[in-house]
Amino acid sequence: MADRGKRTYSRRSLHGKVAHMLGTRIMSGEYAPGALLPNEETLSIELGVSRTALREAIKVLASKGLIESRPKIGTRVRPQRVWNLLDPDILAWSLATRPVLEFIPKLLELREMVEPGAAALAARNHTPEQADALTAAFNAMDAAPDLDAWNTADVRFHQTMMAATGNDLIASLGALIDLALSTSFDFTTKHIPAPRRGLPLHKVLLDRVLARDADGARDAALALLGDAKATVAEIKL
Amino acid sequence: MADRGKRTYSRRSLHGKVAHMLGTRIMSGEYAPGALLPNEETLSIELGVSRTALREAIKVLASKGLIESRPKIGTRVRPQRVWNLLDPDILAWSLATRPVLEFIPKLLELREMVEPGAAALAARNHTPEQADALTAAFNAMDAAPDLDAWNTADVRFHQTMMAATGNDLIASLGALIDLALSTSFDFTTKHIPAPRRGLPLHKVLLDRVLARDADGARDAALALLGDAKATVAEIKL
DNA sequence: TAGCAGAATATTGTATGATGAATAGCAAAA
DNA sequence: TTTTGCTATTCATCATACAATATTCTGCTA
Repeated sequence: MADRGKRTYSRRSLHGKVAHMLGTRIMSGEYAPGALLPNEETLSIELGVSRTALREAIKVLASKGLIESRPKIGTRVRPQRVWNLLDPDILAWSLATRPVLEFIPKLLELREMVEPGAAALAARNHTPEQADALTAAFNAMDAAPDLDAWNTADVRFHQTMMAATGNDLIASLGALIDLALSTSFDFTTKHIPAPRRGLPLHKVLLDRVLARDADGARDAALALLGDAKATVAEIKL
Repeated sequence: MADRGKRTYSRRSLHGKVAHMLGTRIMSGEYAPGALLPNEETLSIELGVSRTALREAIKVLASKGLIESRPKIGTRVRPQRVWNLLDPDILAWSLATRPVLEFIPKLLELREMVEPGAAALAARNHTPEQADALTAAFNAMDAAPDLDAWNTADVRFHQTMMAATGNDLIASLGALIDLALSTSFDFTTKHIPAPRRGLPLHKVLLDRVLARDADGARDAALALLGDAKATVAEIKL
């Protein structure tokens, strides 16, 4: 498949690289909210690119709510409250410049809100194809030879679950959560005590979703999150 | 305040208008997933703008996951599953081209996942300033002379509640929900039977949050959503 | 002196044309 | 049949010019 489903903005192009650079500068606080960026000519010289390439990068950041350009004023970093934190790029830039441990509890709070309800919806709404996909993802986790394979299968399991809710908004939210999880993966792997201990919990969740047991699925998702929280708590020791 | 907090991309500039136009074309299916857009020269002529303006618009859409440009290939609409549906612009374009009634149940599902948990978090984490802001927003609802004032106060109440969770991700999600609610506002107002009947429910929620009663706040948020669902059900008759 | 009108000015916005780079598709060769 | 190389198409980048816009200053007027 040509489209591997990546949700972060391509860094192949020059303006993509510039957007990435400016985005991380903003997230790191080098350009703080309220501050003005250097004007286009100055900045393009500093970055060694044409004004055209810089402007395209600026438009990317502006479309995510990070900055705002006006003639005669310049380009200003907008207040954090209007940033679209649910954007995959912003999430990635933020994770690249901030301690991951700070972020994990916030993510867990969000997951606790979303995932039990999503599991219940998936139990009600899933199609036969989605049931098969879910089973296949679980089997891939079970058969995973190493941590890396286990993780990719895990992500696929969650994505399929979110898609099975039948609600596109929730699926997008799930994709964002998965992105955050796999971004912090290389961090967590160093600390996970027994990576495969979550397998039986996944099995319970799978079975209850397939049985269309909404309340049971909700409980199973909660149990899974409880396990994740316990793991994080162990890391912090 | 110079920055009115708008989260959708500015349509003041020409490339902003072009992005809006192409975005709605994509959401409406005129340019379906997998399809190629006309090449830059053709499209810029058709739209009556320069290639520069068109390209900047294209970068905006690409940064939201809607399209992907490659030399020799062209600009292709990406599959829906990689669109970032949690982006305010995409939401707005989608609402502009799709029947609102289709969307409301999906939104309610999301709200049922998020808002009770958010109310519980807000009860635990809110600061004194946020308590004051929440009270002020409620009073503004109470004193609202007309539907329009009531609605803006309502949105402010919810936004403050989401901010009081202390979790930025959740606040962004709340902002998105509020955008969806106010976008469909002109639709719903025509149908709401007794707009102010939700006031006592808001009062209960406010009191429990202020009392730091997390479980009580969760229940109150659920009750409020139940009322919203009932209203929608009445509309459908 | 206070206040207003308008000009000067700095910055982004838009347009145009030229050149470069990537790659799908085809043709030729092994 | 597979590989290699060529070619045409399309986006990518650059450079430059001019337009639009909003701040700031300036000088006039009451």
